[in-house]
Amino acid sequence: MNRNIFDDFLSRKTLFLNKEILRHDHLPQILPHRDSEIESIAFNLVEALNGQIPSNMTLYGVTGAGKTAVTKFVCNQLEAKGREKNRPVRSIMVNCRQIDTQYRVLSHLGNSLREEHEIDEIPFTGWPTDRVFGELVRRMDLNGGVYIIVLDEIDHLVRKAGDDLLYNLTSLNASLKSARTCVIGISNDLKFTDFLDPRVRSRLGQLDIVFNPYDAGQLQDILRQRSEGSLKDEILDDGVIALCAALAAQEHGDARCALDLLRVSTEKAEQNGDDTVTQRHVRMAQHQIERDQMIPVISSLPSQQKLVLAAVLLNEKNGLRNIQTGEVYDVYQQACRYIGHNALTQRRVSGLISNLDMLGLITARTISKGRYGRSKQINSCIPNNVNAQEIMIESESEMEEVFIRPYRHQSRL
DNA sequence: TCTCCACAGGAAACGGAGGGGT
DNA sequence: ACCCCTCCGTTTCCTGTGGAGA
Repeated sequence: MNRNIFDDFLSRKTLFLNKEILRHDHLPQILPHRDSEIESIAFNLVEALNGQIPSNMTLYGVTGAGKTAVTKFVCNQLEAKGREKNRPVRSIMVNCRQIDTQYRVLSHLGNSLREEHEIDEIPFTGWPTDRVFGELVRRMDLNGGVYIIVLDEIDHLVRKAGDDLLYNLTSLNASLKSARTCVIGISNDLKFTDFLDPRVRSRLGQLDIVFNPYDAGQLQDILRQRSEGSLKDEILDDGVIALCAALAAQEHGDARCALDLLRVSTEKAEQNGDDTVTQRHVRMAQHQIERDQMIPVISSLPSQQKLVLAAVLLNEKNGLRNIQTGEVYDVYQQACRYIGHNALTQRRVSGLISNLDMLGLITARTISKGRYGRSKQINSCIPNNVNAQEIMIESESEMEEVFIRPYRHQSRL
């Protein structure tokens, strides 16, 4: 009678010893195949312990190549050694994907220097930017020491907000009296410095380090190392690690992807009540991950984006492939009329299409059809096991109207 | 070789919503 | 109460362009 629904789950046997270790944000004590990178960074940063200013650095590499993990690892060790030698060193990590304007990065830096009792928080908007900058300088000087500012996904910031921030940060040492700074930029894009002012480029790129993607063999080593201590012994079938590594190696050697695969595969086996993880579980995990990543992306789209995506899907439902921007816009306008929204301009819709492309929901290649103009070639790339229409309707009920109405489609030339 | 389509995508500016300081 | 700031989605205006077909 009094059974709690969780009793059943709690009494089930588990295949994990410590799931945390398999999460990609877990920072292990050993980072296989990254010795030379660790050494290069440490060789530069050791200057901070000698009271000198380390060179600014830029780290390049694809996602999941270990850039962030290596940087965190080295910074942690540096801070520990700094405390030991009484040379204050502080590292501050900023993820520029979430914090992506000059103002917000500066206020984030300023606020992370704030001691508990001390001074007020810098508001997330309201102040002029130069005042935030001044406040940051003041707080740094107050504490003194060497600051390592790590800007993760810096390419995203530069594309969105330009290089003003980098200009200011790399010339920070000129404004500081007792403190010193060093900037480490982490980029997924080798060519992002093309967007930079030459002065910023030379100051930021004093030292470049490239992280090559892991190959399948190296990914296997990482998985083996992480599975020790996180999974029970002898539960992995032959070839499971190899398969996870091979699949992740196809995804440009993304270690994150490999770890997720192994973790979700084990969860799948656990759910099924199996004692071992097999290659079948890995395949199931692959589908599940694909699905789990896409659903929240679709359901959290703003309504205008949903309408544009719906317009693409409606065109495809009508049998069209390689849809043009004009065709999407035409259906989009009709859909807006049906639900009483104001239609946005074509320029904006073109931008929204590019957005959907970046999110990986559609592919949009620009091609030229000569006499018949230059446009995008749009196709949805939502996997079959994801029902985009249903997800959109569930998160926004008025979308139902959009999908049941009839549409006039542009005739092709 | 030239023309011209159907857009791409940059730049600037707007306006309303977040928030200051005085 | 007033004027200042930033942020974000958007509009307006604009120049640029790959290549089929004349």
